[in-house]
Amino acid sequence: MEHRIDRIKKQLHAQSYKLTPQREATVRVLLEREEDHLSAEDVYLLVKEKAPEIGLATVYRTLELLSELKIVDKINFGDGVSRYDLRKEGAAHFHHHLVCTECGSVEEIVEDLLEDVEKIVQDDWGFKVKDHRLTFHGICRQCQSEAVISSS
Amino acid sequence: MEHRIDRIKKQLHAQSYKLTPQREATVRVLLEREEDHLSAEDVYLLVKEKAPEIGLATVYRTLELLSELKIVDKINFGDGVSRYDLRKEGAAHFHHHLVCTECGSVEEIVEDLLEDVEKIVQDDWGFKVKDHRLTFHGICRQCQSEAVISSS
DNA sequence: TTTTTAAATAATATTAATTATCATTTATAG
DNA sequence: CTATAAATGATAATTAATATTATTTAAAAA
Repeated sequence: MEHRIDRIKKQLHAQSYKLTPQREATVRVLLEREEDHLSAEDVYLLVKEKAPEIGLATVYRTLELLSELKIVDKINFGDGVSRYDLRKEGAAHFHHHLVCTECGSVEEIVEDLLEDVEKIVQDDWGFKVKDHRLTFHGICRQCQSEAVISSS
Repeated sequence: MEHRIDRIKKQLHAQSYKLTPQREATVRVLLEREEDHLSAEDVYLLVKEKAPEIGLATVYRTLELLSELKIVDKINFGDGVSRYDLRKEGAAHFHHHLVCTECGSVEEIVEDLLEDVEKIVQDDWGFKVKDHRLTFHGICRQCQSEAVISSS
């Protein structure tokens, strides 16, 4: 944890930004809830627990900054809100998501899986890929097995 | 054009919805601007040109309805607005997008490309894929060649 | 054809997410 | 220690999207 905070601190300093107490509190929340996909409002409420004086605008500004530095990725699953997802340590690319349309759960896929596809896009379309967003919508394992039970 | 309107009419009727004049005007705009990625507001303004009495709420409702019937796909490129994209005729899946971070252009890829990946997701994660969203961010061919020219 | 019922619409109010403004605080450099 | 810039908190403003409601339109029943 401290190690990752330190890395992020350096990434900020490299662009002459500071890791203020508010920014650190925000980053800590993101680290603690790495498996989740929090909205700005979610983050705000969690940060408030440990730093009650923080303002909502600061959280938005911090998330925006972290997005620019590719420390977090901003993602949208089709409900009205943006969600913020910490990039995995050392990951070159954003990871993928499996959104269950039954229960709303979100699983993450860290494996690349897109190497071949990116090569095709690069070679056949002449498009230089810098980043991607891949989300699958469907039924998660859990909901599939429940469906079997309830129909039997 | 008329052929596709007819198909959509049938799809609506199959679910006992009607193709009202407002809905038809909206669909026509989507067909005419198939290459674009219009927001609800964009669609509203274009529909207003041919049917000035239409209300914004009706456009939203129509786009929502067309989404449910999988006639259009709702997509979000990270700016604050949802965009609506006609599904290609007979396409089982939503197509992919190449968003240029330089000029903002959006190219479409109709080829599937994800068959292998979906198989992996299905087999290794036990996730039953129903739909997907794949967007690449990067530099389009045009902007790449311009970059070469300007740096020489 | 009239009457009845339901679906769809237009206009507008409301909500909710995000951004902008601005005075104040904090940190940094001279 | 002052001067300058960066960051923050509070709140106003904006904007996309949804909800409400009275009205219109269309279909079904009598």
